[in-house]
Amino acid sequence: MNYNFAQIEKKWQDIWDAKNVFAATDDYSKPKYYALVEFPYPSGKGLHVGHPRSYTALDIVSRKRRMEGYNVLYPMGWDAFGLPTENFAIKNHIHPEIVTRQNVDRFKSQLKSLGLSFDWNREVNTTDPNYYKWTQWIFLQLFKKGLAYKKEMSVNWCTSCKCVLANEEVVGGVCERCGSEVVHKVKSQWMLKITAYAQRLIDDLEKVDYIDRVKTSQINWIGRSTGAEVDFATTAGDVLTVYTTRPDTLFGATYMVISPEHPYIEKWADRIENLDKIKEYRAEAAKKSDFERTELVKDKTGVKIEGVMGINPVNGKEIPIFISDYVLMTYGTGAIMAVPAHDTRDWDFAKKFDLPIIEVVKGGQVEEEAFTDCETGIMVNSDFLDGLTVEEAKGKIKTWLEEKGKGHAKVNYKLRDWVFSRQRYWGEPIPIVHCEKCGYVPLPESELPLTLPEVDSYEPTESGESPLAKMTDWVNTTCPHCGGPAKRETDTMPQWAGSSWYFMRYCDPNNNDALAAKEALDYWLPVDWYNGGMEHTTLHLLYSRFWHKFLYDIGVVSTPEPYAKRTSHGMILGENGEKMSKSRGNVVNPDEIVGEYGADTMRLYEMFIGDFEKSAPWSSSSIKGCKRFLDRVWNLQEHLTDGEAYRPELEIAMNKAVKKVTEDIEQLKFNTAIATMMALLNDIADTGCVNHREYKALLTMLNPFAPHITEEIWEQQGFGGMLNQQKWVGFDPDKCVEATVEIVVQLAGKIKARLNLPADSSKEAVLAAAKADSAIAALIDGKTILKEIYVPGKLVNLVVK
RNA sequence: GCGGGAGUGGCGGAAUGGCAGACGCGCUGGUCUUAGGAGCCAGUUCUCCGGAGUGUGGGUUCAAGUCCCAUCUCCCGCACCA
Repeated sequence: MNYNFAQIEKKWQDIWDAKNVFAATDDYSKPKYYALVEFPYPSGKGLHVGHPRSYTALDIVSRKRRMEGYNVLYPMGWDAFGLPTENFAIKNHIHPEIVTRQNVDRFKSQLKSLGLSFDWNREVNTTDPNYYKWTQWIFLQLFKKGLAYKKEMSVNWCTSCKCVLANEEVVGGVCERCGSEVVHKVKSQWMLKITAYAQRLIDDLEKVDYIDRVKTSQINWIGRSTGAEVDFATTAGDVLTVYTTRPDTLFGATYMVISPEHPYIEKWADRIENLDKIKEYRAEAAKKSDFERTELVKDKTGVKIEGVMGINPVNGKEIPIFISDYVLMTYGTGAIMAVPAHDTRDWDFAKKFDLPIIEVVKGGQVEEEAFTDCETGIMVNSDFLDGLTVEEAKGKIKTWLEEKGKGHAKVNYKLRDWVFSRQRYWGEPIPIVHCEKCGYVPLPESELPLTLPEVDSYEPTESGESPLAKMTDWVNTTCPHCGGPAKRETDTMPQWAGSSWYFMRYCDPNNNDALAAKEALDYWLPVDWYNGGMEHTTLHLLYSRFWHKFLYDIGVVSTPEPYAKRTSHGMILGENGEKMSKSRGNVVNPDEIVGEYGADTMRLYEMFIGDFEKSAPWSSSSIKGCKRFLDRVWNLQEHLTDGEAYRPELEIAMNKAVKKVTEDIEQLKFNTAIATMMALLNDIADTGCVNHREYKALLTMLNPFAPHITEEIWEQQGFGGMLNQQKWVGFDPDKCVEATVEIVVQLAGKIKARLNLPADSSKEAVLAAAKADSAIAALIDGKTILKEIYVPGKLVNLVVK
């Protein structure tokens, strides 16, 4: 008989809601557990089947923790500022706030239909003024500490829409919406100095338990490199400083390159004989889109600067200086020394412009290609460095540079400061006013939140300013400092802002005096287990760690790191193995799955689909197996017998299963935990019945995975109380081993026989039994045993000659 | 190009260096049935029945899907970072 999942699931969701059973308490004397999943962006498309994979996983952990006696915080909220909502609002002339509310309602009812044990009392929404008040407050603290500043920055500009685009809106070098060309335009932008935290963001990864691939991508993203800044004198009489990771190759530097945006072009204007050509190249480079730049990676371009030469500090040789767009103004000093013999890009450039290539590390064929893989090589053609290893030369040259005052060791990071402005409506207003007299002045904290004004149109202006710029009543204000006329900042914050601290707000979501009470933060933080997608392992994770560290520095939080443990789930792909998308027509709608099979089956299937950390294709037939399993668990009710202890024939199977499920949940091995329960059910079914004790244990283990059906059975059988409030099942380690074990007997690694022996047999007894086995005896007859390997409880391997 | 991950039955996937293919799907046969796209039972890597099998080629080991070296393919992220 099939069970009526629709009715049962609704019933229990209502009961849990009414009784508030999953609320975290403010009793700070209890042991706490903070489980966190990334709060979703409530898009108009509704929940994706990928969302519940993460949510169910930590729901299982949370439910288990509650059964283990922890005060569990498992919250949910909405990362609701953002472009799709704004674009939808523009297109349909609906206020983004209304769009957001509709989307949130839909998402919330979808999540509720899955029976996730979120504490809905602590729901947060980044677009709520009571929330973004504190996002703005954090920004003000950053500003006060000099970590927020304004800077001229190149931004993406759609030539057709005439507006600024976020990087995410630029797809393949063209505008995501209209498909026209995107170019760079310089605008003044708010920046956050995340680079000041670069080293700590690397170092403190040692303090946390993140899966390795997450740590690795964080480290790679920050991109630390060690080298030296070297001062090259020029014939213009000034000094051009370059950054290099290979100061040891200085004797091989045969030319220099500066970025097209380098300020020295202005400085040298009078001396440059081909200034027109240089300026023309610079204009071309500025016009190039990112797309073109990357397309042309292989084909180096550039112009030689006529009239100024660089002087190599190690040998006094004059070398030419070029401008080329392969040198970026945003990294290092915007200028490089080129060593074509040992750098592929320099080599390509040197070949094209017919520049000398001087080998300084032995071992390559530098006329054929750049010899870059030379860290173990020996220096040549390098005067006082000759004969040294690369490693030794690096040390010696750094000392030499410092002694001569021509340079110093230097660490650089690929990480750039965070561009924090968006010329958009649907984001947190930046709480700064600009006064002619006083400059950028922070809004007094008492004036927070600075709420978004009503506007008629959400579209960016022709000049690329935020739609807020059109609201002159709002823009024109008085300076909080001098009282004179001033203008409000019209840019808003990026979507990353609200999500950089949301886990703090959950600790105390309704606080009006602080982002959260100190004792609440001290009790709940750090987050004990944070799970989310790999797509957020660089930006979101880095940004929120940065903010947390800053708040730690100013005493708001008491831990240097926000998340003690970070794991990541794989994507759920469409049935054809491709990423789910409307255009591919392979989208699975979670509502339909819940409607057809129920939430418990859906949850179970998403956990059973494969290795939690890897991506897996959806299968509309495999899910039936999970439904069948639950049906069989339900039907076990018809075969229930008395008995408050495991029956002897099931004792070991029960204990082993409990142990396995208990351990697997902690290791993200939900798929094998479920397989274990399925196998256990098969064992129970083989006996023709189930007793109370066995059934209770099975239901308790299964409850975090399939909370509704198990709760219903528990109630129908009158097992007492609510199942979710029972104690987690224990196991007896001594009862996890069978009395007899099958020992495999191998001859030189090939299986030749199997023996059933008591588990406590001695090595001698097992070996004797193996040799006595008729098949083995025949095979080893007349041969010498060279080696006997015995793996307790598993196998015997005999090596004979 | 750089970084990360993965290659195991028809499919999703299991396997602290120790019995490869747990568990599930699908399929085959049986049973029950007016009926079965329900339930239950049995079987299901290939095989010339000796064996052979974890992308390919080497190696270490008593023993390799697992460790080492080389190589191929696929997926994801970054993309001239000096």
